[in-house]
Amino acid sequence: MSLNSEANLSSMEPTCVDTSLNLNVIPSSHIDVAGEFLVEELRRLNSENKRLSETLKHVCESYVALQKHVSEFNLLKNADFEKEEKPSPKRKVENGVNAYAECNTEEETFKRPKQSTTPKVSKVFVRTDASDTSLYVRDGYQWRKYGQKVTRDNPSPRAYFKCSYAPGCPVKKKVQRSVEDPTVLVTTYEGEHNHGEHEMEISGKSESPGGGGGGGTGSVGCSRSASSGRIEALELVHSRVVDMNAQKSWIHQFLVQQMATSLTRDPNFTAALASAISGRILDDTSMSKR
DNA sequence: CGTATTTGACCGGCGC
DNA sequence: GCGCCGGTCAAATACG
Repeated sequence: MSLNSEANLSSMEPTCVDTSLNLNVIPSSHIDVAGEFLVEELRRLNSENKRLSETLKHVCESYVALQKHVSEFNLLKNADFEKEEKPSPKRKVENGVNAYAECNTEEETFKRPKQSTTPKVSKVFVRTDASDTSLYVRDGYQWRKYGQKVTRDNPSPRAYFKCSYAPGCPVKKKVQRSVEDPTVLVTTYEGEHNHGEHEMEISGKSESPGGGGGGGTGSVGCSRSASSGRIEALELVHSRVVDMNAQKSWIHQFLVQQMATSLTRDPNFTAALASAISGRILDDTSMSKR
């Protein structure tokens, strides 16, 4: 879940994976003539490993710095949209727009210039399971779906919900999958609930498709009421942190796999390892005999 | 049978 | 004025 991943952030924060291997496993004593070659080979691999570790460390640092810059840039962009109060209802410029950047904008706020009181709009990004194709986001409120539409800029359908907990609650939400990452559900909330947050249901029964049956979607729920843009920005950053952590974890696994694969595929290494182990066993047996 | 979801039709805003 | 598009309505359908 997203909250846990935030807690793991501190442990993940050391930007780079420690890929260095302690290859000095053979004591310098008890080396015969054949072993010298192995030691030489191990030294060579060790130095190469150190060099690669340095390179990887540098790449990781650059990556994290770049991510930081992107986050700061998007936060600034968000702040700029809040400052702009002129209602300029303009249709979106489609195609080639970064999904995240597009979701930062608050254009929906300005699409209804007739309304004297513009409803508060907020967006929440929810990462779901790749196999989960539903558009149901469990956020603690009870929603009634009243429409679904395929929009021009996104092949995945957009679902429209109304808050059904209180009869007069004006809050609506739209749920649509991100263009770039279909596992991310972009939820847009409009308006404010006229009932308290204590009414948020606990059983997790709401928002299940098919006539209020059980279930749920298995998606990550970010419960919140529609509120300030600052919280939106935090949500946005939070979702990105989750993404970054996932990426780091993936990189970690990938590197470990790559190392294991490359080492096991190297006939020199496997031969050296086998002889080193057998040599060590022979040493131990000869030592115990004395 | 009651309630929620689905989905095609309709409406209104906007650009050309 | 016309067509496109997003948003909403409501009849049909599904489900418990």
